[in-house]
Amino acid sequence: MPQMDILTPLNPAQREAVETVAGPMLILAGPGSGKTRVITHRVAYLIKTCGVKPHNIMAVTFTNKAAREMGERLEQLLGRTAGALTVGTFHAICARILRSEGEAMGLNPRFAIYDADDQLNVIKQSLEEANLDPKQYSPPALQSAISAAKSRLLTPEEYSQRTQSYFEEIVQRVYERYQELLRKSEALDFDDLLLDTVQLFENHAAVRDKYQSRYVHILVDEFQDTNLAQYALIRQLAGKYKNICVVGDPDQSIYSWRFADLRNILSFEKDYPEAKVVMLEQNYRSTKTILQAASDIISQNVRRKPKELWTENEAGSPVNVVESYSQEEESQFVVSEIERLVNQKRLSFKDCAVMYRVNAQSRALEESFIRYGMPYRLIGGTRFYHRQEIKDVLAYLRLIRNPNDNLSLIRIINVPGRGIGQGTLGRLQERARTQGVSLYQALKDMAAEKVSPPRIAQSLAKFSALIDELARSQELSPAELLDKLVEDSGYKEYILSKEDGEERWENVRELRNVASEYNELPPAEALDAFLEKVSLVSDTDELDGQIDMVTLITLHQAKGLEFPAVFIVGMEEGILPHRKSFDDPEEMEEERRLCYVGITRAKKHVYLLRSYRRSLFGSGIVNPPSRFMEDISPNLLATRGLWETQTKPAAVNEGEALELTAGDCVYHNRFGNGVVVDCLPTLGDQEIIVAFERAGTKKLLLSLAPLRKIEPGY
DNA sequence: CGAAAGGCTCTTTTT
DNA sequence: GAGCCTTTCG
Repeated sequence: MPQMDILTPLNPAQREAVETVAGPMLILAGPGSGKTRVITHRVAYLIKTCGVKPHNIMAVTFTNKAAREMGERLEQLLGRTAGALTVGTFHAICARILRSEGEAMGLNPRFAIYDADDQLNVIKQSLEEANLDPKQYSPPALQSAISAAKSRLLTPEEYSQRTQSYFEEIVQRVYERYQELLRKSEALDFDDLLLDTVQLFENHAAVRDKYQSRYVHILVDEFQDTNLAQYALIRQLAGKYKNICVVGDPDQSIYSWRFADLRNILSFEKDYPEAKVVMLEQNYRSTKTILQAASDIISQNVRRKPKELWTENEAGSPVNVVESYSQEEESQFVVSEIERLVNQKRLSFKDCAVMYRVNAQSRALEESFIRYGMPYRLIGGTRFYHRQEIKDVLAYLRLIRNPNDNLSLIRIINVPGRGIGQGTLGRLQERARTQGVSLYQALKDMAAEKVSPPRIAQSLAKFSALIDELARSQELSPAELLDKLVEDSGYKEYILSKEDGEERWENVRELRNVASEYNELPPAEALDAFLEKVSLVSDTDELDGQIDMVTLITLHQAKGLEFPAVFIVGMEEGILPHRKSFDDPEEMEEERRLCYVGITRAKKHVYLLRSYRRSLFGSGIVNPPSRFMEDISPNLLATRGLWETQTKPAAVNEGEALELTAGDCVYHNRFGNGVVVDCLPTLGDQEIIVAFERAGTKKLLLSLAPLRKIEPGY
């Protein structure tokens, strides 16, 4: 691509951000201001115009998705040379550095990476060993405190020097123990990936020099989300050339509870006084109305640098405020309004997104979508790699690769049941601790000594034989090893015998598919690569965006996305803003930013919905409208109360009062043919349960579902 | 040892 | 209302 093409599609501010290549640079990028374009074009400019080698450029993101998208766009711009760039998440880049250089600090290059669930389990063990009551000291709170310490680069020793409260005293004791357990298991948690890399660079000048010399240019996306450790890391990396370009938007900082620290943006200007600052304020995404409403809300924040966002886009339609009595009504409105948008405004389902503060809100929505038969995809929910069956199989693989991985052993030692229960496990742990060996070694010793009851000793011996046999099979490809493992261990049989066994077995098959992508590599390497990938990936790639479905998503997850139409449900005090933020002004400002992020996702249509009554956690609650709605100038709003106009969305079956009984055959617009299983009267309506030939069994509302009675035998 | 039953808690969750 | 943990019983 010639130089002109790199710069021509850019506005003056964007162009400045791309052309100023030397020295530190801070780009403050409003929503929809072409941030990704600036980053990718800057990289292209560095290579094509400035002659920088791709090998010498690093671009860091937070999510795998962002990294993948950036990689794709760079490949479009640069072709195959893009492959030599370092593009990845903080954690993936650190993991790679630690695997190749970590031995300098005594790290096994095959260290396991423990995720949040694993961490929690290790913390529970730490509590137990420290003789502390998990009821009194909640493991999640400790996990959070330890993670906070690590994010601030505090090792247990450093932490102990600054403990002030009793709680911190406890944290320190657990943190020490926790770190010890990780070390014995030759495992790192996510925070360690960052912390250890920073320490590696700090204590090993040769390694640091190597990387500092390599990375002449460094770019960081979503800089407002970095924590202290991440900022320290990029400062180390940029230590030699100081060509560091960070891009972010303080108004979209919504992860302070993950220890993202807005002060990094302020520190940046202090640490690099020569830094160039560019503001991207032109918005290419939203209508004037939407942008103004968003600005009205965010401008109420006190701790903030003012920005003047503007757009050349049309004024567009007002922001819709919709008030309903119940969340069922709210959900029904969303569904029927989307139907209307699709029919009258020529939008597709995939152009619409419904956003909410807490996952629990998704259920009411899902029910309406299912009843109406409207296609939707729920983002989040139970993530693939967090499913029990996936974690079990991965634990087997991890243990096979590294017998010192105590946590993985604990996870699967009695799955499926082998008669090795709590008591035996406790004795194993005790023995491992006193003899200073791994659990697996303790298990082998105990099996050999035959001091325990023969039945137990036999179980232990059998398990150890299984693992040894599997460990000997590492010349198999990861997929084949997985096959052998689920057969030999009896895991397949076990999982299929359980509730939802088929579905869970399907998940294991899906994992095997992922594993088979590594069949080309030499087996040992392939297993490492596979485990590395699944450790650092939180989900299988979300179904490709081509499928025409409505998106259901939390406000947090929506950051970085855009949709023609956005519905934000639960615009109520207690939900958004969440009640936990009521007594902390800083948290309240973050809630406001969350609302801002939601609204600025929209291109054309915004709906803010509130319900008078809402049932959450079983009991019904009454919430006043969200304070954020009052911040929007009234002239931008169109408000309607559902109870004034129409309480019910237009019924599909109007006119031809459909009467159904169990046994009737029906046709549904989306689900096809099915048989009515049951009819239950509900408030002024009927709930029909239909077993569809293809789509499975669904609950539908008679008045809403596009159902037609058909003759049996179709 | 393992299944079943009661009691407690419940925000967001990039890696 | 559900999931997780602990307790209890066979």
